[in-house]
Amino acid sequence: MRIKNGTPTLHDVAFAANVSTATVSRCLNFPDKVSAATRLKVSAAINELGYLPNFGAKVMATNRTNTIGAIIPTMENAIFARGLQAFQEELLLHGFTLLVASTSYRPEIEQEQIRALVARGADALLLIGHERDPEIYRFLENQGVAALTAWAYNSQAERPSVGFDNRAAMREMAVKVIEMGHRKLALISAQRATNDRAQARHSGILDAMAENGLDPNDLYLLETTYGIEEGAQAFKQVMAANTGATAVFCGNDVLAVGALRSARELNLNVPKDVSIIGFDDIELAQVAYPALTTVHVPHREMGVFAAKALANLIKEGTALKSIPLKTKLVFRDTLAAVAP
Amino acid sequence: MRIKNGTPTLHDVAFAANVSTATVSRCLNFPDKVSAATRLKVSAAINELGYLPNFGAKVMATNRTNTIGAIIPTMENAIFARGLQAFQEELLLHGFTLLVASTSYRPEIEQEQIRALVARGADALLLIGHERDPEIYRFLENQGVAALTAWAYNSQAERPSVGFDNRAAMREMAVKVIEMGHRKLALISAQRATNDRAQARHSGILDAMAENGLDPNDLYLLETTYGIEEGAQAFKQVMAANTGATAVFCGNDVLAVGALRSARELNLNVPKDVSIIGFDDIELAQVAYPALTTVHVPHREMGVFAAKALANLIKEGTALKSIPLKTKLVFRDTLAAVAP
DNA sequence: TCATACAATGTAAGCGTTTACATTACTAAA
DNA sequence: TTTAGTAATGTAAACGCTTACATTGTATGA
Repeated sequence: MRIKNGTPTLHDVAFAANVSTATVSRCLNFPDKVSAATRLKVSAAINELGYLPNFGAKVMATNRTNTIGAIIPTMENAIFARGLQAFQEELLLHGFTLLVASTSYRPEIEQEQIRALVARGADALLLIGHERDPEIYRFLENQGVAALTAWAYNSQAERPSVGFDNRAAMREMAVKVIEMGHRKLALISAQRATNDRAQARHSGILDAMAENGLDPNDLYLLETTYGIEEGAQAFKQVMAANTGATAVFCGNDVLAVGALRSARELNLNVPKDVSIIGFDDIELAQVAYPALTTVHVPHREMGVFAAKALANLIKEGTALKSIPLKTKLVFRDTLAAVAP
Repeated sequence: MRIKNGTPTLHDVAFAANVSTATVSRCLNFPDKVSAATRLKVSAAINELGYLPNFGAKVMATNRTNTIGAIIPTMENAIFARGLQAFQEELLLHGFTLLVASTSYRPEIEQEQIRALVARGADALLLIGHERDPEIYRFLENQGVAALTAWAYNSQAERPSVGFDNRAAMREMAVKVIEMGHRKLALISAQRATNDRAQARHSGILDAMAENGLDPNDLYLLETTYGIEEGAQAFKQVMAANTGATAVFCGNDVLAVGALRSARELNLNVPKDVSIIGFDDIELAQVAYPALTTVHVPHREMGVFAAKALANLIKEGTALKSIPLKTKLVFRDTLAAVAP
């Protein structure tokens, strides 16, 4: 052999080490199934030739890529970037590589990306949020690709997820806010139609209001896109609407930081004139001035747990099960009791 | 055929459409090489069977994964997250998928990751910064995997890169700072030994000082790890060292934001008592209070250009060439003339 | 009508692994 | 010394696609 000029193959190594290809393969994949002597010969040959297993051939033979795909709205939002970072780190520990795609919060694109990652051989997928066309779940099932949902936990959801209860978390915060005397509230939300987390957070506020006998009409709701600029604009609209809102909830910290900026521009004192509440607790929240009161989301844990669950599924066949994680209210400087 | 129970193959489609496998393959890859009639028959069969090309087989046959790997320090830093996002979006337009690995700024890990992504079949790689063990470049060459460097442009670097001149950018900022009367400077830097961007930024300050007849000893240098906390600590050390520094440069915005926090804790007025300068211009910089004076880095452009260059290389064979991008000084509220 | 060129399709040989099964080499018990 | 049992290795058949080359079909011009 060794006629070919290109990169060395298993055959070349086998020839050089004077063993069969099967032995070389075993050396690589099950070293303890091979005698120490051959192991030595083989690894010498591998080093000498600079052999690297051919990825395609391996995939073809094993039907495994050892790759896991993640499809997130965008890495521009620190909450996803950090979760993804943790996910990747943990994946690495288990010998998996991360394939990334993003959707810009657009469901059609998500479908496309799911198909793309499956076509690229992802062994399993990490998705954000539960809600999506059932057809795509059928597709995944057919292809035998497991999917785990993150960033949302919902006890009655039938699909496995690792995350937190957006609704309960927001409710908890809203209860506090109402306790502090706020009666007229506002919410700057993401588009709820295509974002089940946004939906849940909205519901959480409504829950708290109902518990406290507030009229749901006392919540002024505004939907926009995530972004500092968008948050700033929305806040101005909220103030212009003159609903008398004394506390403005924001769907995430990015929006809240924009709101904060607008408040300053409008010469409103936060939190004296108006309270602003974020969600996520990314770095932005602690750096903002005044520092943002927000809901801390366990992004790293989510990433780590998700990676563990998926790795165990693929390697050991351990079935996925939902893992609820805890959020925590973080009280900083943008929430105060309403002036008497 | 159609004996197998598993997922349908090209053969199954060919059988169902009553054509040869070659025709089906052509239908998928070169639709215009096939008559309209057969194209119809074939796509009907494909839909009916729910056929999806087998990734491994395709890779094996073409020796292409249509996957591009990126190895970055960490997605936790918004500058990389955003660049990566742009990179991924552009890659998608060209039909490539993104494989991500991170190094936590550790060169050994980077090597390992480079090997991992090549082993996972990346058609090409995006790396950060020029400096690395020549052996790894040899490895890439042997494997026939092209690598493009981002986040650093260096006219005399022999390897292609898309990025900006860290040294010139920092020099430009330092010139301004010195013009404003600052004589005693400090720099909170990343570890220069393993980070050529940090090195370059340091050199840039030195350049400006030399041009203005300042003694390089008037730059108090401190190395630390990137992080808000680390920046805060470092700033305290700088102040404790009592060097009389009136302007503190920071290796990036994250450090600068930490410094800002410490300044507040030390009851120092920024910029009256001390000026603080960042680098990168991530969201944090505009949200910080006072808003950070910093160097704006074209992160999105870098991602987009890098993706284009790599895609063209793989699809058309267009050789990579270096693309210098421009930075811009952003003067906000943390830099002022030194008090007379 | 026939020859020619070109378009459309088919045939079958790879691509480089893994792994079930077969074979051989050893070890230990009788 | 024989034999059974196990450990180590070898043989060769998949895995599902692409593509060079061969073949057939169809249109064009003389």
